[in-house]
Amino acid sequence: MAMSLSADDEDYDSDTAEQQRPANRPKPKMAATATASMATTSSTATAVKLPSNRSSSGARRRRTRCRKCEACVRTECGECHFCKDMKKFGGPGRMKQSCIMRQCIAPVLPHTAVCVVCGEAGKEDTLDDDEEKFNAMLMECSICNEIVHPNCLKVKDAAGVVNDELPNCWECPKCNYAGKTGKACKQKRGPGFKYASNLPGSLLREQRGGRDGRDEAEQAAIAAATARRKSERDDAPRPSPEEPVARLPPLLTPRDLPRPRPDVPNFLRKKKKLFDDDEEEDEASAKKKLKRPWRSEEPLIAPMKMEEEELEEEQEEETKLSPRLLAKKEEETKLSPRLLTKKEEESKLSPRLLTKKELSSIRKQEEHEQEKDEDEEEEEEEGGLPVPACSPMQKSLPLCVESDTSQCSSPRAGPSSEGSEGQERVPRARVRRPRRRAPRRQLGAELSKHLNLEIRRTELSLANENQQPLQSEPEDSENEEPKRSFRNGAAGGGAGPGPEVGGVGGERPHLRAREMNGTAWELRHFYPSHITPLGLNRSSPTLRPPPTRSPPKCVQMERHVIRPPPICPPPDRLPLADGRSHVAQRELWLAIFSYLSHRELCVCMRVCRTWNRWCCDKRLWTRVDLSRCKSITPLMLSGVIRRQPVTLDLSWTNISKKQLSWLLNRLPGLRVLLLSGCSWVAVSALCTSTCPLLRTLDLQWVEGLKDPQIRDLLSPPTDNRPGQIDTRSKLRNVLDLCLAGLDVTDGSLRLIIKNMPLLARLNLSYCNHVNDQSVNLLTAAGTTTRDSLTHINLSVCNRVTDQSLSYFKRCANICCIDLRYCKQVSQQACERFIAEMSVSVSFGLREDKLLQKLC
DNA sequence: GTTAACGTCCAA
DNA sequence: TTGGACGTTAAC
Repeated sequence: MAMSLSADDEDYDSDTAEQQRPANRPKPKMAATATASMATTSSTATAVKLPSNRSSSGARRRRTRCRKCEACVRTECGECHFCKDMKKFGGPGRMKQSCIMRQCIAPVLPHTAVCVVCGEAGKEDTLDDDEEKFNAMLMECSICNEIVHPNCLKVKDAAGVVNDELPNCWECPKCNYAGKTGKACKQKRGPGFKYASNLPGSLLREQRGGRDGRDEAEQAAIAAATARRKSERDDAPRPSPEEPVARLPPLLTPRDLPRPRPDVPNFLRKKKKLFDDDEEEDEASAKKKLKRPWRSEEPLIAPMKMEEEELEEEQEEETKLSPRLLAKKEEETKLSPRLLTKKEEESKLSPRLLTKKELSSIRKQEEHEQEKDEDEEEEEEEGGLPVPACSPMQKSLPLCVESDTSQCSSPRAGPSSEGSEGQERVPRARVRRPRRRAPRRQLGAELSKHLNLEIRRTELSLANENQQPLQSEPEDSENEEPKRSFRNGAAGGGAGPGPEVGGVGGERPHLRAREMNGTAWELRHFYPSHITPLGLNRSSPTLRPPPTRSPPKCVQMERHVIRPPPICPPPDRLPLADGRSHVAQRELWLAIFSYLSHRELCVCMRVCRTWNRWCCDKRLWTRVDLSRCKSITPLMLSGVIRRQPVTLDLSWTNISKKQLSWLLNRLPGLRVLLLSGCSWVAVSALCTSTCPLLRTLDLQWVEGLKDPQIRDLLSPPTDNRPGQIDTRSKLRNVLDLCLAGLDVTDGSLRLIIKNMPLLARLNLSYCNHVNDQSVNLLTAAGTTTRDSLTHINLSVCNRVTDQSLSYFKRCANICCIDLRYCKQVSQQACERFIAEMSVSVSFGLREDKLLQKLC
């Protein structure tokens, strides 16, 4: 198998695993193994050698719903893949999976879980003090799966690495000290998180990556960062300087934590290989990432990406903003050489994470620790690392400290995206990797040079590759005038033009298009790029982005669940460095933020976690515009989900079907969807996704969208459940439909009439198959469109004649009829229409053949 | 005992 | 590599 065991694993397998389990399935039943492992405490010895979670010492306790989080309290959507499988929704019930909208954010240990040492359950409820609480709660190791009270651990001088993204989850001191974080850490977020394997920032993907040796650096870095955060918050068991060396695990010595035991060839080989692999892998993956064509487009959404990065970055820096916390940290580090080392390692190795203040602080610490071997090594590593200045915002606004101490630390909509392919993470991932497994003394100096070199090389490569300026997000926001003038209709993609419709400024494209009478394809492909079809919504490229890029491999949807936004509401006030709260409440800040552009919001998100969360408020992001982004990256997707926009513009992107489907299933409040210029393959995601609130749908110039595809789009769900047959189209609530530039015929119109009873605005411009008969259909007695239509755009429909105008007289509510550049429609006929309608309604000509009701 | 669904295997 | 299937666990 492709994801077969690595050489390491083979070593292991040949060595010890045979008694542990058969090759694939842990067929000794879970219950049995669980019981066995629960009953034994002698797993330590084997745990050290275990390469993966699967075969680790403790059989995992299955986690269960917390029953409290937003997801848990939701009802089933009834629409997702898994709901449809459920018997209650008429499915066969084979898949037995939870509704994707109900994936628990914080799966908890089952009630029956007990400490492997003392056999008792969690006792934190009986205690008040945070530290005591922590020591009395059950913690499950994501590596060896053992569940223990930290208090019950014998090795008390070791700090566990707490995973604060999952309740009661850590890397226990044993595993942590054994250096098993990376490759062995199959689950960075611990057990309980499944699916999402290929989501932006997907866990499973990272896990797999971890198993394969990929992303280890990121995993380790995140784990370490998480641990640090948590240890600061929870006062997790800290190493104490007076703890005797003898209490360390047998393979460890205080000076050289992960030093392999020389008399264990396999083990040695394995660790060494891990290290070597890491290096090679890092280099290889960095190169690979550089080569991925779609990655080069990422700067197009720099702000959104920035935000994702900044969250991490801010998490690193958050406490450092507070002198008090800094002092505390220094104190801690004096007490704990190991902790210091780890922190230093992380921070020193990451050029982006250091401010001058931090640097000086670290240097101060170094002076205290100079005589320690570890630090000598660190100094070598630090040498020559660039220390970029922090952003002006960061410098000028160091007012808030981390405030979010809840479990759900990440405000992201989904799983942490540290595994996502942000370009800038390449060097970061490299530098942040704690190299616990490395034979440090031997390799430290050389490695640090190599790393520095590599960092620079990588960054240089990235800079060269990405010619685009970093911040070139399409300028859009509610606060800004959209660049494109085509925003006819209620929300942008619709049919009803005002006279402003074609107004791109300067020459109207109609003038050039006047003589055009080609097919949609011809129109699509042979229009000069500056004359957009109808001049409507393309100020830049007319052609679709080259479809050569496949969507990011990691975005495979269906069963991949992105966890909903955190349960904990964002803090209401900004915590200040002195421990007090800022006087202004969140709502006030949001009011201020509402004056900012999206780009500016992204800058604000760098300030601190609180601002990061506030700035993601969906009220500030009602419209998200990714149009013309050549590739839609996982980061973008997760950014969109996090913001839950009402309007989403994906026009002229190469979004894939899976990406779109994934998005749609997670944007239940989406009302406006702009997909002009996308491919039908992508748009077909609408066939299987539900957007119950969708009101505006822009499908103009969608490649490959013809009658059969319209039928697919409008057809009701095919998997009707017995007794719950819904013959209504999923697009039945659409009010505003834009089909400009498509080869649709009367067949499609019939379906539209039948399935879109609320349709008020219809744009059929550049539809060369539309003729008088089409108008007759739309306005025939008994049709819903006859009464519902208010705006119709038939501009550049050359088969429409004067006859159509007489049909429009039937429409009770028609307000706007755009017949501009219809060759066979005469000005006289328009004037006659106005005269005849004047008995009941006043119409006027806003432009040649553009009839509009006068108020 | 029933129901929900987690975690894993394995065919495609 | 992915998605379907299902054994098994956890809650009730």
